[in-house]
Amino acid sequence: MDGLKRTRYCGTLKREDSDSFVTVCGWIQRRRDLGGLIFADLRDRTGIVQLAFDDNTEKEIFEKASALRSEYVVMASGGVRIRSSINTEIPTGEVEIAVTDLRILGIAETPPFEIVNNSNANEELRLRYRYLDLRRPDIQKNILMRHKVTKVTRDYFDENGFIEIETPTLIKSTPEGARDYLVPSRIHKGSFFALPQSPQLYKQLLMLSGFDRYMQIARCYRDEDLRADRQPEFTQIDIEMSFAEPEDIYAVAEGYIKRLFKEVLDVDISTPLPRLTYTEAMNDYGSDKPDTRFDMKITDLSDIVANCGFSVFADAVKNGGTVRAITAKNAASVYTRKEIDRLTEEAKGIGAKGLAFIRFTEDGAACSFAKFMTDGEMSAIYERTGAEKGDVVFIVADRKKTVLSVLGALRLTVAKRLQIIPDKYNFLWITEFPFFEYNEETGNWDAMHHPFTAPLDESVKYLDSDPEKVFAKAYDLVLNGIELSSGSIRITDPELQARMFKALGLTDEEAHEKFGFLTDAFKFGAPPHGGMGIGLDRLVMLMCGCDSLRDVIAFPKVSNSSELMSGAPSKVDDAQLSDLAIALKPE
RNA sequence: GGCCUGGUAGUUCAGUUGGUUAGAACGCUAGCCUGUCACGCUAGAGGUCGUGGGUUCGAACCCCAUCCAGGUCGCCA
Repeated sequence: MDGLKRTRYCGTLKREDSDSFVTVCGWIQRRRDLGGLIFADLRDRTGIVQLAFDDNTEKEIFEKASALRSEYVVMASGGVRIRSSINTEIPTGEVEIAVTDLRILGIAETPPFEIVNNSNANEELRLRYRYLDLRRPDIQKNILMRHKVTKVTRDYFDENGFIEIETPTLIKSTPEGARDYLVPSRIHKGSFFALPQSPQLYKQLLMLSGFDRYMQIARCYRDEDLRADRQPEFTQIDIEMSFAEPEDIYAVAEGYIKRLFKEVLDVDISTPLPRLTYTEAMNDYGSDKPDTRFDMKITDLSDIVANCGFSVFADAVKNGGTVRAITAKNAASVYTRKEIDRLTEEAKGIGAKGLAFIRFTEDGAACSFAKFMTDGEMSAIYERTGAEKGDVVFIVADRKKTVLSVLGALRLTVAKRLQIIPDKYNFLWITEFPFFEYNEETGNWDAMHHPFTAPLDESVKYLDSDPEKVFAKAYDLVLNGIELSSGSIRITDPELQARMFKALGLTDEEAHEKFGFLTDAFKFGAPPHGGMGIGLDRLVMLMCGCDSLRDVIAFPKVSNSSELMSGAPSKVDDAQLSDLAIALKPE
């Protein structure tokens, strides 16, 4: 660089800078060689500025400009001047730099794909060359957004008395929920560390230590299959508060969301946020993370069809199941028979036995089951579902769990198809989660949350007798149909904790072996406490308007949990394995 | 692990009753070009049609297997 120093970022140059002398650095976005006149667009993380070379340019510099190619790294100095023809498309479009010094600092092969926004290059290719993909302004914008979010996060929690404390990432394996990532110990051969699924136990211990309010932007790991909204390593904004009731935690979280959206996006979120109990959410939306940006609630038709002539409906009700519906307003033109058939296939794919419908058009109602129904039953259905001309009603009959999950999924599919989802941020709390979930495979009651979640006081009495009547002091924060955060008040009474482990089918010995260090700690003065973990990646994804976590993580993993750029995970030397006393099982 | 979709030039794609030398656009290379900004014009290079096998006189196309990618379900306290 020969002593030359950057004085400005490309994207910052404005009309007011004309006549000033600047030095800029960056990558060549594109070169336009008009013969006696060459333009080159120079890009850095702030934007693009045009470099100009003409007959006033020194010959040697002009020849260097002819040699420029895409993605060359250069440093250029010159006077800023107003362009003779203005480009209104870009922020720096009024000015250009009349280059008087040009240094080519790095040459580049032709990249495998063009470095442009809205790249239509295959994602696998882009991820293999992620360092090039990350040069694209739209990805850079996301990564910058993520930085702003973490900055505001630290500011907010610091100002509210929270202390950031790092917890270990090599920890004891306590495989309760997701599979742990294991790390073999060299010194303790045959023993393993686990990577944390969350800092849960440590942050609870910090409450016992008296830190009172803790936060951490914590990396967490789960060895499960990926989704567009699920990565094996992800980041949580992890918080915990002592002497807190759920209301205290809602208040802190709502203050955070309000501040974050105002400061980063200039969007006003009105608080307090709406709340729904888990039961309400399941009944109305068929989901514990409902997208409330549109209505289309589920209605129960069981009582109307209990004795009807259509055996699919009547039998479902007789066998303890249910018959429920969603009403898609003004959907009849989109949902032709063919489209309904397609939706039926989707419904079958997610567990429904079939999909009944009423398609209510100008010509009257086409209904898949009307011939089995009385007029009274049909008009009751119309009234209950609110169906009017132009609407389509979809009905599923089955066990309650199936009906709700199928209708919950169809509700989203139909809304997307009809494009009725407005562009806004709908937060809500889901409260009063059931404590246990019946596992049909094992016949056990599993904890729906982790086993340190406190039960609602009035439901403790059912702990041993009626597990399904026990509800938790647990709450999820949901945004636009995505679970952003999960939290709870924790158990601090050792006796209650012991009953909880027992209800989950753990013996005293097992419980002590797995969680003894935590339960022992509770014997020495535990303050009541609770907290939550907010998924940073999902939060940033939604704030950026992206559909995939991969767009907001610098070096993400793909669906088989590998990283395409480095090729991780990979085989290791026999020597490394033998150090760890690990022998691989032959395939 | 199940199901669905895809894999053709550097990239994005087109390519059916199986038939000459597999095309387009962008990108790339070279030449021309003084106000472009997705510059323009001209010319050119560039392909194991994911891989292996089969059917056939003949396969990008049909069949089988396999690999890879994406989505989805299982899974994710």
